[in-house]
Amino acid sequence: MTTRPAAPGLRESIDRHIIARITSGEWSAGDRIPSESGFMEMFGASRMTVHHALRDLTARGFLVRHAGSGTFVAPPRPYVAEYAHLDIIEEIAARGARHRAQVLKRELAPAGTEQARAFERGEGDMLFHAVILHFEDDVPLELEDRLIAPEALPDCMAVDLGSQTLFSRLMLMRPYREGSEEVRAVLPTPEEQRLMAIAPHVPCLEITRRTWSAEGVVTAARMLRGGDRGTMHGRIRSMPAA
Amino acid sequence: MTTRPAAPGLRESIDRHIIARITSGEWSAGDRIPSESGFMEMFGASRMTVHHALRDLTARGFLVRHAGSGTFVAPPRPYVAEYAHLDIIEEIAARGARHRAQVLKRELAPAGTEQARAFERGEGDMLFHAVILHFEDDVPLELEDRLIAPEALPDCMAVDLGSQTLFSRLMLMRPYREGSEEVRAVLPTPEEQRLMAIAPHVPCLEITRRTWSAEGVVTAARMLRGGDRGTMHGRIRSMPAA
DNA sequence: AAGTGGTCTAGACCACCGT
DNA sequence: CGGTGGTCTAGACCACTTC
Repeated sequence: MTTRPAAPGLRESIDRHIIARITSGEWSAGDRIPSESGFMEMFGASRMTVHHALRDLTARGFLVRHAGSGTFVAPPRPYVAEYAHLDIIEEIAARGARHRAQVLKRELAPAGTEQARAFERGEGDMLFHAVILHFEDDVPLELEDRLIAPEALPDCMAVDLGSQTLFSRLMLMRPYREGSEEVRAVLPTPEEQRLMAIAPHVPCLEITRRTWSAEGVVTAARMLRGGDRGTMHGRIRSMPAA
Repeated sequence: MTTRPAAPGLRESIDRHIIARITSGEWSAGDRIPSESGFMEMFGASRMTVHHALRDLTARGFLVRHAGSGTFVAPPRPYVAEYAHLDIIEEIAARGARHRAQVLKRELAPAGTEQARAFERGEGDMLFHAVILHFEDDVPLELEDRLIAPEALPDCMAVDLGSQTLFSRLMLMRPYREGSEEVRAVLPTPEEQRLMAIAPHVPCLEITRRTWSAEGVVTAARMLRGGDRGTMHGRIRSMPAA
């Protein structure tokens, strides 16, 4: 034996020690915490062990480090509301219900003025267009009107829309895309009321979503969700996991 | 000199090398990637350097590692929609507009049946109750009806509601809380229409939010956002930062 | 038994910050 | 100048998986 035996979990202990002091409020934002050599003494650890514990907590957003001056408790992160289940089939499955899709339209057609602008391409370019009504246990839940850049989904006319959504299919093919989303309250048109089996004057959520990759806009969609059935459920987070 | 000179940025190079291969699709989910000794040869790095590069990418969600069998490309993360600006004052400031708050109610009152249940405490316990109308450039944007556990915000009756929201004040005092949120489309009552200066039959977004800490429910609020003005803007993400 | 990742130590050089 | 963090090397022991 040439070196002292390792103490398993040492790094974990340091992590927990620091997190506990931060989440309990004993150390608050901006406070300077002990230096690496300080923790080396406190825990009888080598510098690499301490360093990587602190580095990890920095990556996780608990600490901020400044070479030359020290390690400080990071300012709290802003809160965000996060909505999972962007895929309606997953959402319905998570509730233990049954999904069914009725395809009202599915075509390749030249882009109109509005559509060409949304896709940042020429009027008359071909776009894939689908209108799908999604049912949860035979109750209409969402009316989806979607445009897709055909090159992003070559088999767009062949996808089985009963077992997978166009959104999930698109995202599966090339993960790591980005997008934006807007949510408004609207009154559905009479035609939409009929399709969604909604009484007059019952408002709906309108979700407008655009997704792009480095090559440009991939898809643009408008989802209409009926009345109380269409409520969106999200969670409020500040931290990336304590 | 007893050791070979360090090669600065080596770890970064390894990170970028791997991320590039994953995001480009050259390596896809489930693929096995070279072992630590593999990367040691490829980059002329020590094991600790390679190990921490891989560990970092694991923490960031790009890789999955199994001791004994190898390192693999992680399955893509589910997409989520993320809404920042939970604080309406920040939201309005981000648009470069001016915020003003009109306090319609601010009192400490015993909890009713409904409220006691929402807070998981006894009927008749004291709760702080505020109703605030938020204006953006003198146009009513949001009607906030909020209950707060008094012990979570001892100075609740004294907070200056013009310069800060109750939500941000609460979250500031003890970060690292969690919460849930629901969004529905509703028709405002005549009284709400009047307050928010909204025409009849114009639907609103209703956002219901509850936040809690280890000790129990901290606050419950219902926010009403008028028509088009109240549109929520979010972004679609899959990754924690490439 | 060989290979893989998980962890820790000890020692080193560097850039930066503050006095 | 001394202290702080940033980075890398070399060597070690361990548990687990695979053959």
